[in-house]
Amino acid sequence: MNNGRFATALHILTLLETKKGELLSSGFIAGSINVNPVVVRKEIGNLRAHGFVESKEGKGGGYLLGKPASQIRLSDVYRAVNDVQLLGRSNDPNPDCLVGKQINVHLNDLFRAADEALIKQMGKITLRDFAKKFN
Amino acid sequence: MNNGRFATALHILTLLETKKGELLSSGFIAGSINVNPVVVRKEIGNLRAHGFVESKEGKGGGYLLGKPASQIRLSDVYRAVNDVQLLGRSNDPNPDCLVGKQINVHLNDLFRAADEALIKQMGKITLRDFAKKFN
DNA sequence: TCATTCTGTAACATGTGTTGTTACAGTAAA
DNA sequence: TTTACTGTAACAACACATGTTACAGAATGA
Repeated sequence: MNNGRFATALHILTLLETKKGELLSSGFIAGSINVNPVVVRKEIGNLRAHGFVESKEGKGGGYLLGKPASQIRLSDVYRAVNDVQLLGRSNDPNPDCLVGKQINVHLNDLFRAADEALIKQMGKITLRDFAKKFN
Repeated sequence: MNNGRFATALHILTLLETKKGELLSSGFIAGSINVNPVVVRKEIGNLRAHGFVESKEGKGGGYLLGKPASQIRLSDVYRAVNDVQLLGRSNDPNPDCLVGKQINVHLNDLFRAADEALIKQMGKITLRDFAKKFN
């Protein structure tokens, strides 16, 4: 439903993978993405809830991947960030009209199929594949 | 980049197909969708620019399909409504960072592939197929 | 020709959702 | 106990889709 968040989330995860072994702070990550550190912490809050990231509090704390990058499909990340289907919004049509009465059912079928196609494509790529592109 | 517009556009086109042969007014169409007639006229302005709809001005005027429903793929409609990729927004990252410097290129590749998968899925269905579901 | 009934569009209001920012409590390390 | 982090709430700012009003232009028919 949103969008820019996905770019942010992938950026975070890519950094964690390329700097594997180090604890990265929200300030450092924010500097690479060029956003406010709080945006990073909030996004990581979500990623952590899904098990993609682990955090360490206190001085010297920071973030690292919660599971191997080879086990994180981009479709998993996508779903974690977009709780709602990209296509999914419809109107509140007139139930007295033949078309209006049924359209949302048919739209939902269509949206679901489209969303699945998108998810399937992104499921082909893992975070490891993605991070490998950076050199 | 939007979303609800796609539902509106498909609703309009479905109505025009199911009431083929009649000129439908923006008021009638708006009544089925349950939106303001101006919203319909604006959306049709776009659909007309893409050749999907023809209009007749003046008293007794209205709208009809600009080409056979069998020649309108839902992916065509989708593209006409969403001039921008659904996924496509990225950040403005730090060029001094190895990841930041390259991420937008890789994100764009990813987004394009995902978008193509979605388009391909919707290309399987024509307006005729879709409108047939209503009975 | 004139009233009527449409479309076409501009202009503006409204609402909603995302993103940005400040502030501060909690935690761990030295 | 100071320092440097995370975690989160609260609020501000902004972007964007959608809703609405208003009115000019066009076709029809009396």
